[in-house]
Amino acid sequence: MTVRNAEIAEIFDHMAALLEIQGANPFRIRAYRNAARTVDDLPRSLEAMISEGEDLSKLPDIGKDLAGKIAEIVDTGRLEALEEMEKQVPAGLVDLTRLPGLGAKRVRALHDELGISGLDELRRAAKAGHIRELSGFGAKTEQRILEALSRRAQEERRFLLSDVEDIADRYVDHLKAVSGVREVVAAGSYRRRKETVGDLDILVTCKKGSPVMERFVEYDEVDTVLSQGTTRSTVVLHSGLQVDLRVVAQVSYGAALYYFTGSKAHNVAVRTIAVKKKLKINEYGVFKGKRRVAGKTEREIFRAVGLPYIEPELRENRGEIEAARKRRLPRLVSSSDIRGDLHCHTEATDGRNSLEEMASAAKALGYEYLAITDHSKRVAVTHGMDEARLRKQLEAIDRLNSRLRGLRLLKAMEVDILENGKLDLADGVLKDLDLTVCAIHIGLGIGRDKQTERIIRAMDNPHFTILAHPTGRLINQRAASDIDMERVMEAAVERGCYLELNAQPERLDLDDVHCRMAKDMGLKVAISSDAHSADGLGCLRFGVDQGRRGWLEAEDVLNARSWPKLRRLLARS
DNA sequence: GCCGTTTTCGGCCCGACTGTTTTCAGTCG
Repeated sequence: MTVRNAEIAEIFDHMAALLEIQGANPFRIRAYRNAARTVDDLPRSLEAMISEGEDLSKLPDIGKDLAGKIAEIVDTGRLEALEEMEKQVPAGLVDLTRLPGLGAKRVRALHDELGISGLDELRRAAKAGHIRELSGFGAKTEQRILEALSRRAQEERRFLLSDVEDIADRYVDHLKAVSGVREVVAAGSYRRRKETVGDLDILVTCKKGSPVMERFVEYDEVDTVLSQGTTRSTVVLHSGLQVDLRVVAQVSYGAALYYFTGSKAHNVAVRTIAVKKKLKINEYGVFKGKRRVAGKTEREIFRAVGLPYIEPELRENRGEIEAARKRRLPRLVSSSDIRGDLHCHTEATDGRNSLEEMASAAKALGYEYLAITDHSKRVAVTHGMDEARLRKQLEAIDRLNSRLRGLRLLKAMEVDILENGKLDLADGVLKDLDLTVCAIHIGLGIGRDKQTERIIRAMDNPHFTILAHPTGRLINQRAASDIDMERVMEAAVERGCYLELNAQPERLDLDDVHCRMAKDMGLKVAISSDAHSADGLGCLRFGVDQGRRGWLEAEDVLNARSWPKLRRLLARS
């Protein structure tokens, strides 16, 4: 039996929710939540760590007790403490706390006073007008509960970063045009460039009397105004995205930007450092007693607590604070480091543009090289190429290269990895390529061991260069296929192969956590657009964002090198 | 339940908005 880290994290989160409803010590509840997060962020499976005899209590936020509980879950697939808890607290109450406006205390009251233990009972009680009769509840609360229950039909979801970017750009422009407004910036997980965004936080500084709050709630994409105050308001857009606006004075701009960029876990950790220095950090500044000692810029905030500036993408409390203290923060890769793109398609298979058009788009981006990687025959729906068609394309690339100045097209292929681990094209033609991008498109769910073996067997082929979109996940659509990433990465290092960070906004595969793991293992990563059109080359920057979240530096990125240097790395001895 | 330049006990981040309240609890981020 295999237990995934995500399942363990879920159990701890569930424990936290049950404890909260029981009215347990809030710090104990937080301990479970923190542990869930640690477990969720781990690149390696806890099951493997246990079988290798590692001491889990050395992990942050995991102590002796929770290490024991993890071992129990891995061992038995169950957690006795959870089962005990479930006997005392009806499971349906946890669902109730997920409704906006209902927390543990109110859910407890609903249960104790009205005997409500699930969503259906809640709906009935609200419709019958029983909820308004409880002390601490009123008619408005009852109404909000009914609204929340009807909204719940349209399932809560997180939005792709690229989709939120369009929405954020428009909203920011709208607010910038309001009189008296000085700064407008989107903060939160959007600024940290998380692959998905739950809600958008916008920060504004403005002169006194600016009508920015009114303009914010009147914006034509607004569907519902959830709250409106003088410094903070919340709306839901027609798209379903929730947007918060915070207004602060210019003198607090840096403090507020820092505060609202988060992450929460990062902020809490830095605040704890501040407390030890007898300082207080809030969204208005850093305070020594009543005196503000920092606040205008983020750099001031960091300086006040004795830390160097930490990039937003790193602010997840995943070791960046310790690295900052030791002055060992990575110098993160940026889009300007990228010298070329190693994965794109043309009209020969499922792309939209010709070789020439792709080449000229790459040149416009300032690239030195562009690898043409059309599909191989196995992926028939894309009109995948056989050996003969590939030969013709290689000749066309030769002809075009002889005319091109400042850009080199690389001869390449997105070769399918067959179910037996063989590559989809004959070695005779693969040997004439500059590189291959090898991928699984068929048989994504064959199981962990088989899938891992399949990939490693493919890497045994000396013409295998880069493993494309390694897990095959599609965000919000298809789960990552189950592979032993650690073994795959080890195999790649041993054989001189590489892994791709596919920059398609719905792929972002490798993800940030796996990028960090690759870096720690000394494995270089190709950040590639997988563009299917000339315009599509531009999405490579979303891959750079995720690489930055995974602590990647230019040194760790294959295509942050000139062609002569890259060519040496691609050659397998 | 975790953690330690306050180290095995006693802390554990901080403020805004809402609704139900006569001064604040609950929720949220």
